[in-house]
Amino acid sequence: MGEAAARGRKSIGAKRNPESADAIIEAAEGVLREAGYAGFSIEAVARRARAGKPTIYRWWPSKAALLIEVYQRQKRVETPDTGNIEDDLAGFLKNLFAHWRDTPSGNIFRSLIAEAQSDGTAAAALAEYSKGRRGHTGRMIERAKARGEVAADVDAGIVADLIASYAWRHLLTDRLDEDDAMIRAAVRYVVRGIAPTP
Amino acid sequence: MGEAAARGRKSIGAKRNPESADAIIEAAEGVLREAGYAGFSIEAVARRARAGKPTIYRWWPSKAALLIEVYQRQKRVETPDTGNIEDDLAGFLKNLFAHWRDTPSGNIFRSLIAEAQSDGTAAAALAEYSKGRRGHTGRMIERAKARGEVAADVDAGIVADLIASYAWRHLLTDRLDEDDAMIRAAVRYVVRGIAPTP
Amino acid sequence: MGEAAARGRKSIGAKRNPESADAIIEAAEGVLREAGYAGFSIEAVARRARAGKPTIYRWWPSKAALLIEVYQRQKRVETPDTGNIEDDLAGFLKNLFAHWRDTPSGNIFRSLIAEAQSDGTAAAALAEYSKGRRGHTGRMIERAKARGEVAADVDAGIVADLIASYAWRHLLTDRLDEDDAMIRAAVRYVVRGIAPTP
Amino acid sequence: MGEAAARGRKSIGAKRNPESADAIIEAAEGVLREAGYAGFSIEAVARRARAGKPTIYRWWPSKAALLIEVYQRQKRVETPDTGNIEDDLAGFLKNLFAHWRDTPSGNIFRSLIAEAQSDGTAAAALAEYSKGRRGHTGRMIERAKARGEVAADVDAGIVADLIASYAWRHLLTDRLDEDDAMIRAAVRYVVRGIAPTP
DNA sequence: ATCTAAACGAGACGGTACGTCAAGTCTTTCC
DNA sequence: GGAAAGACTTGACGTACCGTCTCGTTTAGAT
Repeated sequence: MGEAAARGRKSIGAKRNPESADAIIEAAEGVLREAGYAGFSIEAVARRARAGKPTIYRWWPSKAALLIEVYQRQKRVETPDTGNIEDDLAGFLKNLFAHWRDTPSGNIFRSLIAEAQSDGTAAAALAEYSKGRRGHTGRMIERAKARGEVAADVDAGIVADLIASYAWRHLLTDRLDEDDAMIRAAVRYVVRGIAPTP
Repeated sequence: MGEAAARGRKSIGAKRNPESADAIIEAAEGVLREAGYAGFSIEAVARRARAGKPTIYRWWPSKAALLIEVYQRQKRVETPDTGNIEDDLAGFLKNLFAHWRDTPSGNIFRSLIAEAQSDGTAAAALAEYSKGRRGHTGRMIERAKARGEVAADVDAGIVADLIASYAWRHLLTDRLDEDDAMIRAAVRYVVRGIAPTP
Repeated sequence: MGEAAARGRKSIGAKRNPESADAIIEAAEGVLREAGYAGFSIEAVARRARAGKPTIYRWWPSKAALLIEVYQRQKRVETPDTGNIEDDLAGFLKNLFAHWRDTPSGNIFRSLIAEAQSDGTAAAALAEYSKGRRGHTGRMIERAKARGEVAADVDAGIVADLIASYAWRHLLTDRLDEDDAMIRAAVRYVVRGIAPTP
Repeated sequence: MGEAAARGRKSIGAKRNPESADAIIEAAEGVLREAGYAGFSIEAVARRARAGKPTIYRWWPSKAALLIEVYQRQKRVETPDTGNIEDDLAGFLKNLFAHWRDTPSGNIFRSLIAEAQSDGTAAAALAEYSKGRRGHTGRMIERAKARGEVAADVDAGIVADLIASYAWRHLLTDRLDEDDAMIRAAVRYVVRGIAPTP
């Protein structure tokens, strides 16, 4: 019944068809945007992409892998560099919340975390991704350390962990429209706690 | 044809049979313990409980509802009261991590969070539950405030949020065997940040 | 919780309540009329009759038994006595087809036959009922025999069988709107076949 | 997870697997033979065929469709041609009764008739099939007409109808072990009735 | 007049089957 | 020879009924 398949794409041949891959990613994103994680199935993505399921499985070994790829195609959130660690972190969280709230990214990331709870590969991918992000946030702390805003013996990883945890929990409990003042207060508590003792 | 039914339970009468409910809850807990969230299905629970699926659906309209009930049957974690806020919080987190690690609670709660990402009722239940827990942790802060360990203008809810977020993220990323020193460091950063300015 | 029970019926006491029985029969008839055999379930009848399922099972041990009772409550079809066997039989079939076509009887009887294919009690009940009917039609033949219209050595039971079979098959294949001439032709072939040889 | 699939069948590939289809048909036949119409469920057929329910539903949209296919796979009953219409018809009925009695065909056909009472597609299929059979029996009559055994103005369809009806009713009321003399008597009444008037 | 037993409505119970959706694997077809 | 896509098995979904059993109430008939 392939007669009605993938109209518009040309090759179904021996070479990987980049149009198919794109169509799949786009379809996945579309499904997540329109039906959310609950409606996100390989079946649905294949349908929307006018692709066969095995085509998806060939390139992404699991639902989680596809989810990760879709997430990584999203635009990154900006990390400000104001010269002040409290402003940096508060700005970063504000941007992140807005990004998660206003693009499919939030839904995708939530889905990925959920998937990781029952799928080992998703968990691994998420761990890998988180490590990278922790390093990223860690650098903000290190910069501040260099400026003397943060005590030298502070573990930047732990601080990054605290900040990321705060963000995750707000994402997972649907509190991304949190008051700016509240975000700033949370950041301030941590920043004060890691300031050098005078 | 019910001749093979649930030998050992006596009444299957017109009133809700508490033995059936218990058997279902216990089965659900058992499935979660042994097969995790991935293996947690209404079918599996019904099979293990020697109950009919409709009996489960009659009382718990969704997987989430059953999950919530199972979670609420779990023992609570102890919150120490040492007279020192850092010890209190670090001890609480240590206890919580151990509880999540060594009992089915951790699996159940992870599952509940995951379920909440695609099921509204689970999300609502989780929000309700979290509010209660936040109050609980908040009281630890208020006690410290009364002792003068914490500045008067600190928002206890935000601090509780930070601590809970840290715990959640460790649960969700399978890092419950975290070094005690690391937990203590994280707690210390926050506790210092909310101490009264001298 | 009987407080909301079957408003309008008075007694639910120690004697069988004929109002309940009536309500059940009527409900059964109503369900058959409105939803057909496909929708005919004890559950549905109980619902419509505002009766408990056990009340139905107490008095009618099976769906088939209820079906039979419902059928027997229907008005009987008239068997003409014109003094001519061909007119008698053709008239009887005409009346029977009209009766089956224009009242719920047809649906009920079809259901009963269908039920008898998978339910022994229905089969037995149907056999019992058929025997009675065969005797009934047989008497028409015997009268004709007495009048000399039918050969003395003809087995009235077999003739009744042929006539009933013809009726059943038209019911079961939804051909109750058969042309009168056709019915008469079928009857004539048989009547001629059993006439005394001159 | 298909590792435990249908051991013994090889292909589960891109083309419809005829072995699966066969296995399903055979299983359906087996279930009908051993458990009768009462035990005939898609579930049971799938179990016996070691096939998935969706595989059955993909190819047969309903129980009726499967039933029809199973029936059509059955061997046809022989129609004798003795040069005498009474012997032809009595022989045909005798063969038919034996066939229905001694092979699954009888059970299958009964089931199909029963199913047709609540399922439109089964009814349509049955009507279609019956038309074919009526033609078949009709030809026996036409042959006799050509031989002068049957009056020229006799409607062969009606006669075929009478004969088929007699067979159906005996099938449906479980009287397939009817005395040969009885069958012959019934046939004789009809045959005499359609003989040319001398 | 009181007690008892039967019948009632309601509905929970363990089950079976329904028809559907999705997951992930295998195989054929086509470039 | 390798990518695409369809057919496959498996398993879970949530629903409808099945026939049995228990509940608490109501009432007729026996004591």
